[in-house]
Amino acid sequence: MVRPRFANLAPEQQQAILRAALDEFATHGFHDASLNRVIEAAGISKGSMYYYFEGKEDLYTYVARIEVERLLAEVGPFSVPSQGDADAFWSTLADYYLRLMTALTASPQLAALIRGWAAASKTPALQEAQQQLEQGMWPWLVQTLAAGQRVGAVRSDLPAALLIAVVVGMGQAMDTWLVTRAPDIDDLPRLIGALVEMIRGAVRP
Amino acid sequence: MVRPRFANLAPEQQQAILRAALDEFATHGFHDASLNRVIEAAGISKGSMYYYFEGKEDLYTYVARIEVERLLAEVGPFSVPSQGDADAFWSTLADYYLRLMTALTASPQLAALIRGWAAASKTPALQEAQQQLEQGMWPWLVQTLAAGQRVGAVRSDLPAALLIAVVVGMGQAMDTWLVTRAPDIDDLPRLIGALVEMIRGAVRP
DNA sequence: CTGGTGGTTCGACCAGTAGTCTAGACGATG
DNA sequence: CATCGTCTAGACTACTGGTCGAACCACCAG
Repeated sequence: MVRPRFANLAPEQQQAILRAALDEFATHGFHDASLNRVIEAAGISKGSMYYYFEGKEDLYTYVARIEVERLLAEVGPFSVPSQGDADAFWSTLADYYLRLMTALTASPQLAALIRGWAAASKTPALQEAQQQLEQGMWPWLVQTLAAGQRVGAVRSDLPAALLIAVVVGMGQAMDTWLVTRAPDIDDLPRLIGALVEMIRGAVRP
Repeated sequence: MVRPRFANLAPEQQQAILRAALDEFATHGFHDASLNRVIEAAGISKGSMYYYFEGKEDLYTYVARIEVERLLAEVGPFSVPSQGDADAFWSTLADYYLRLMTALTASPQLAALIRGWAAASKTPALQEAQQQLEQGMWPWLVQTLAAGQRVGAVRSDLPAALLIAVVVGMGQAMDTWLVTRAPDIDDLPRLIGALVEMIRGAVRP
């Protein structure tokens, strides 16, 4: 966990560290990023870095969390549609997905960070961080799944964990495909529509 | 590329190196594996290791390739069904998938290696290896996809690369779910059937 | 038997890594 | 002025993957 002292640091220093770390992690991923380079770029000493962060993993998860929160705040809240039919459920989801992806294509650095996260999170060194993130997202996922089942949009004959795992896997595959192809903004809605259609077909009752 | 001299090495030495490497990579993944530990466990010197392999990545991809080839040989060949209807296409696929997974659950070390591969392959250090592997699998994937489209089992209105990416993503998610849950052998057919059904629903025309 | 020669092995060494630790600078407070 | 907590600097440790030159050894020609 990031040490609370970090909040007391002068904001410009905080920004310098965060910017340096984001740069490094976005371009190199977790493993190939060098903490020494971050320290140098941020213009601080090793002692200071370890005074504010527990280590490389801590810095990485902190930066990732901050950036994701920024993205989510920018995209706006998502409310699970508790009523309506299956079509309404899926169009709500597609709408949110579209908003997310448009925001993401606008900030390629964050996209790279997230892609790197998806690649590195399964590695032993980051399992704790991965679990932590999953715990944070889990209620949202379960809730959305339950809502989908309630309106008859999602099958109920398989374990929820399996359904979620598969859908998340599909989402990751789609994201990397989208982000590496970098399609036109105008094409995005059509593409996203097709992608949500695929998810819908996969989990249809 | 593994140096050709390796083939001339005494078989027991080859085995010692391969076994040590498989052990290390399966338990630690690529990044957290230590080449020094492999060298020690294999009972050779650093110079010899680098005499036979170009480096860590080379050893890793070699071990992975050997083990995957062993698995595929054990599972037997897969022939794309060129005729028949969609049901036949999917049942052939489900059958092959089932054979693969039963073989995989029988050798957890190999399963761990493959899981580690999926996690580490997107990392910058392994992109070449990843591309190499993909190039090897690509014709097979494209062929199978085309066969599916020919019998009307797979939609044709989306880029082949996107369809393949999504299906591979689903497969990875399912594999890790299956392998971490380690379900009964008896339950496997039912589960695999459901999983293939999900894939079918996702890519249905 | 001598002296190469080429394939093979060894381990010291290099530049880099993440992380630890101690000495001290700075400022507030008694 | 003295002391105490906050903070910084950077030397240091134990490790990493990778390089390199020396030595070893079976072979063969003279």
